[in-house]
Amino acid sequence: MYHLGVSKTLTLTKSPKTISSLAEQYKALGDVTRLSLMMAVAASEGAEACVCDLTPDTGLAQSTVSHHLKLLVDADLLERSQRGKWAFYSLTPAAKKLLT
Amino acid sequence: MYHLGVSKTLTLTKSPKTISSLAEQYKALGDVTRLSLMMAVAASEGAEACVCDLTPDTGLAQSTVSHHLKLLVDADLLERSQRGKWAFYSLTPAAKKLLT
DNA sequence: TTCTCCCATCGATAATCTTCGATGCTAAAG
DNA sequence: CTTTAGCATCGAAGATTATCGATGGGAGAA
Repeated sequence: MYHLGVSKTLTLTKSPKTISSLAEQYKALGDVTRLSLMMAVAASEGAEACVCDLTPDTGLAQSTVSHHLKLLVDADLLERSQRGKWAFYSLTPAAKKLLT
Repeated sequence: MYHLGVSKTLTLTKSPKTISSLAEQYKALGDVTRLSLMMAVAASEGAEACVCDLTPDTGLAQSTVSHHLKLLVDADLLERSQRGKWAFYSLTPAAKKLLT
């Protein structure tokens, strides 16, 4: 338990394994493209968006956006749900917690 | 203003310039070594630590630790204050906010 | 002054990351 | 079945990063 002067307790009370997964989440957010993607998803109708909607905003290739989205999913920041031909992405609870 | 279902407002209400600086902070935290350094600083007496104390824990070269600390300072996550021969690092308000 | 300790900076190397175009896969449309 | 639309995966090129040893600078001790 690490305490700050502020009567708040850091998230830093985790086990070594959790530390690396927390670092992975921060790393995933530590890219302007991916952080913008998170914002775009959060701002979307129903708080979910498909790749075809997200790609134009970034100015990047579709394969690149898809790659970033995968990283965010692997970091447990985005959730993927396929409906028909579309893949919809939405924020996970962990992402909402981290981005407060 | 991006709203989540959770009646919380995301930090994602920032201007483009602030987004990149936020991404920079996340990127700085997105490394196990640096995240561990942040934890070590927070856990230190008086919530500050010098390089000579931090280096042994990491198992890395002193120059490497110094380099990481500089990145954290540049990201406005650590503050540096020199006292005598020692350089003491402590968490910034931004870091406390982000690591809550 | 000279020596020692603490830390930052530099140059180099190896690893990782970002991005792209090309290709493959799946589901719906025709 | 054939075609099309939406995404994911692959392989490669260029950029960025993590790490080290060596060196330099500054403060205090001798």
